[in-house]
Amino acid sequence: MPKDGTETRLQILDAAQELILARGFAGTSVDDILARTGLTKGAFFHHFKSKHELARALVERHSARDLERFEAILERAERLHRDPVQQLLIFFGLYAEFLEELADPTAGCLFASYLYESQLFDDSVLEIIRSNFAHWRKRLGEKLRAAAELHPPRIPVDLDDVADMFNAVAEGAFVMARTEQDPKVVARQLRQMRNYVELLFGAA
Amino acid sequence: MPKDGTETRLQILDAAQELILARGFAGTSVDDILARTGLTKGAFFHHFKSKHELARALVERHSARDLERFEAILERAERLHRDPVQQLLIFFGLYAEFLEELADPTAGCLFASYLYESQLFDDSVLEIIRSNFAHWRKRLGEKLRAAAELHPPRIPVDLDDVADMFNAVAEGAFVMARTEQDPKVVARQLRQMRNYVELLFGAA
DNA sequence: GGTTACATACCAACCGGACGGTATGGTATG
DNA sequence: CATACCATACCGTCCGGTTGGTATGTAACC
Repeated sequence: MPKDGTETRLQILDAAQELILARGFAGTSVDDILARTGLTKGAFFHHFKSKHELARALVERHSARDLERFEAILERAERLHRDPVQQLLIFFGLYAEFLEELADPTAGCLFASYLYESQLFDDSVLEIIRSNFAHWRKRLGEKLRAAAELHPPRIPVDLDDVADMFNAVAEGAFVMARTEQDPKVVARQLRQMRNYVELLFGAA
Repeated sequence: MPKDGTETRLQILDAAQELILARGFAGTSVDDILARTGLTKGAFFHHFKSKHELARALVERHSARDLERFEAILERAERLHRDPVQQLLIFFGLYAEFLEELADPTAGCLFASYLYESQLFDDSVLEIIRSNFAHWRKRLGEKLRAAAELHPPRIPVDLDDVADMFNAVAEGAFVMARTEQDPKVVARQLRQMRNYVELLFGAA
C-alpha cells in the first residue's frame, strides 16, 4: 500500500461525477461522495480545499477528455476519406458509435448539469465550458466551410450555426434520454444530424 | 383587498421557477424564495405542504402551458397552409418566433433542470415530463407521416426520431444559450431543424 | 524527521419543516 | 343588521438534522 494519493483522488472524482449527474451539484453533499467511496472528510479536504474546487477539477477533466476525444475522432474521419463532406458524415457516425457503446443509463453531460445550476459557479468554471463549445464550433465550422466550397449548400445557412447544432442535438438528446431508460436516443439523434448535413450538401 | 391567496401562490411559483432555473432545485432554498417574495415560512407552507409539492406544482404548470402553446401554434400552422410539410415548416417558424420574443437571459427549460437532478424527484414528477415529450412525439409524428405520404423522404428515416429531434434541438439550444448571454441561439437552432425537414421532404 | 495521506472529532451556519398565533372575511342565526 | 363562529391567509419562532469546512492526530513512506 504505497502512499500514492492519485488513486484516492480519482475515486473521489469518479464518485462525485456520477452523483452530480444524478442529483446535481447542490444536491450532492460531500458526505454523499464520501459514503460512496468509503473515505472520510480528511481525505476529501486533503485533495480538494473546497467543494467548489472539486467542481472545477471535474469540469476541467471533462473538458480535457472531450476535446481529446473530439480531435481523435475527427482525425480518424479525416484519414478515412478525402472529401470534407464525407469526413463530416463519418465523424458523426463514429461519434454516434462511441456514444452507443457508452450506453450508460446515468449518461449525461457534466456541462449541461453545471449550466442548469450556473449561478452556483464562478465565471472561471463557466469559461471552461464556453471555450469547449467554442472549440467545437471553430473546428467543425472550418470543416463545414471546406465542404461548402466543394459542394455548395442547397439552402443558404450560417455554417457556424450548423456547427453548433451538433452539440445542441447531443445535449438535447442527453436530456431526453434521461426520461426514458434508453441511452440509445443520443445515437439516434446524432444520426438525424448526420442526415441533415448529408442533405444540405446534396450528397444523396 | 380580499384575502384571496391565489396571487401569493403565483408569486411563490414565479419566484421559485426563476431561482430554480438559475441554481437548480436543490440549490434553491425555501428561504431564498421567501426572500425574493418578501413572504414568510408560514405563507409558503400554507400553500405547499412541502418543498417537493412545490416542485410538482411547478412542473405541472410548466407542462400544461407547454402543451397548450404547442397545440395553439400547431393549429395556427394548420390553418395557414394545406400541405403537411409546409405546416411543419410554418410550425417551426412560429415556434422560433415565440422563443425569440421571449428572449429571457435566464431562459431554460424546467424539464431539463429537473432531469439533471432527477434522482431528487419521485416518479410521478418525472412521469409528467415523460408524457409531455410523448405528446410532442405523437403529434409531430402524425404530421410527419402525413407529410411522408405526399412527399416521400429523400433518405430513409425513423419519423418518430425526427419528431423527437425538435425537442432535442430545443433542449440542447437552451443549454448552449446559457454559456453565452445570447438567447437567440435557440431560435437559430430551430431554424436548422426547419432546414432539415425542408430538405428531407425535398421542398426546396 | 519531515512530508504526504489519510482518519477522527468537532463546529457554526443553514436546511426543511412544525407549530402557535393573528388578522380577515364569509356565513349562519337571531 | 348585529353577533357568533369558523375557515382561510399569513406571520414569526423554534427545532432537529445536515451542510461545508476545520483542527488535530497518526501512520507510512522518502
